[in-house]
Parts: sequence; structure tokens; C-alpha cells
Amino acid sequence: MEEQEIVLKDVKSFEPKHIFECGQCFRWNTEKDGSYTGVFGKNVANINKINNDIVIKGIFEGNAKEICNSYFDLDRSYEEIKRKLSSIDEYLKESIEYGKGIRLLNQDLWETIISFIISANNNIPRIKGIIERISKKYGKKIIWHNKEYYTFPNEKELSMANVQDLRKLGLGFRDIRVYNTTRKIMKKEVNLDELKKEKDTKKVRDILLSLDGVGPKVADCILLFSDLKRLDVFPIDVWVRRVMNELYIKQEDESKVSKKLIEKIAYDKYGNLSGIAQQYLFYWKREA
DNA sequence: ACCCAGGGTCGTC
DNA sequence: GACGACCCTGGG
Repeated sequence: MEEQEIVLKDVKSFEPKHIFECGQCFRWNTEKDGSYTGVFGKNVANINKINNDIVIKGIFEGNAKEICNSYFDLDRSYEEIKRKLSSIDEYLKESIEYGKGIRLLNQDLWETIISFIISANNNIPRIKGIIERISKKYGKKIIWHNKEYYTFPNEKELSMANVQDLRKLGLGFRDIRVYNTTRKIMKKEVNLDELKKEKDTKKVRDILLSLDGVGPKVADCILLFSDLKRLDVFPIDVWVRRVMNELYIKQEDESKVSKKLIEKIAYDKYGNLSGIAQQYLFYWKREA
């Protein structure tokens, strides 16, 4: 396949660092020049911001522009979203200034499900390592500029792994969850194509919750970070709990703050943009 | 050396 | 609903 290059002129709300380090994805890594290289779908690409332009080079399974349009959520106006959210309160305004270049990627549903099952009670360096090892062992190799990259395996490819294989790759107790969920999806007991067509977010969420290893937090991450793209869900993890408690609740012991209360505050304040608000807050709190 | 936390979920009570 | 257990790794 031939390399393709596209340049996005004067894009607003697009900072590679913000996009790739706000916690939504695990397969993008920095290069010496500050650009990011990653694998998504059957594509490998490098993203660099030069002055006000975004330069994207890589090998793509089809038209690079269409693929990037979809993956980087380019048809959505983050300027408008940020305007709306900034007016809500000063905290959010500050977090948006901090992470002004965040965009929510439209990541492959299957990959997002498995990735976030692996994320449970885990840290980011280890999550990334596990996903790389899974891809190297069960995905397809792509060579670009003399370097090897590996696609994330599809259901069928990953079903070649038994529980012990997964354990050897370092998944720990998540091995059986990935194993069970892979089979359930491969047998189409949960049909991901059907799931993408379902409009009712609650129904989609309930189906995701039927997968082993998918609880409320992971389900919300899948809804928000995959191509299901539900912006109104509010994944609550330790960081979001921390920041919400600090800003609005101010309880001594943050672990005692109920999820219901956080959800209610989020919904009352951020409404149907809760998910994006969560991402600005998360990035702000974790980085700053 | 030891302890603890890390984008939680599951089984049990 | 609350609680402990869970595999593994990096940082204090």
C-alpha cells in the first residue's frame, strides 16, 4: 500500500497531545519531534501539528481523508461545544482552556470493548503494554518506514487465544473476561453491528453490561470513546470522582461520595454534553 | 524490603 | 447496596 498524506488547514480544536493523552485511547505514542504515531483499524499514521496545520501521513486501507474525517470526529464543532460548556462554570472553563485541543475519537467498537475490559483496576502503562502484546501476537503486521506495526486483532483472530495464552500476555485476572466476551461476540450472542444501529442508549448500555468484564464505568467508556459516540454518558472513575468532589461536593472522604450524586450533578450541570465535560475535567485533573 | 494504587468488576453476604 | 478479592507493575 502506498503512503498517503493529508494536511488539515487551520483546524480549530485539534492538539495531538490533548487528543492522545486524555485517556481515551491506548495505541498512540509520541515521537522525538512531538508528533504521534499509532494504529487504528488497518491504518498506521503519524500526526503532527506544524504551525496551525495538522499533517497526517500514513498508510490507509482506503481514502485517507474519509478515514481521518470519521476517526478524528472532524465533522463535529468542538468550538461550539466548548462555548456551551465554558459558560456553565469557571472550573469547566479553566479545564477547557487547559485541554482546548481535545477531540473524542471514533474508535472501533470491538477494540474499545476489549481495551476497556483490560483497563479495569489497572494503570495506563500496563494497559498499553498488554494491548501491544495482544496485537503483536494476534493482529496483522503492517510495515511502514521499515518499522513493524500490528493491527488490533478482530474477534476471530483473538479467539485463537485461550485463557492461559492471555494470562501469559499479562492480563492477570482479566484473562477470563476477555476470553468470555470474545466468544460471546464471535457467536453473535451480542451482535455489534446490530448494536451500532440501536438508537436507545439505555438499551445499548444494558447489552454492553451483559458482557463479562463490562460494568458501569467500562460501559460508559465504550459508549463515549467508540464509534457509538454517546456524548451524554459520564464515566465515573477515581479521577473524575476526585475532581467532582473537590469542585462541587467537598466531602472529606471522596470514596464515600455516592455515584448517584456525582451523576446527578453532572447531568444537571453538563446535560447532554456530560461525556465531553468529563474528558476536559479528567485531562485537567490528571495532567495539572 | 515493603506497601500501595492503578480509568473496576464480580461474587457473596 | 456494601465489602473483599483479584493479576500484575511501577513508584514511594
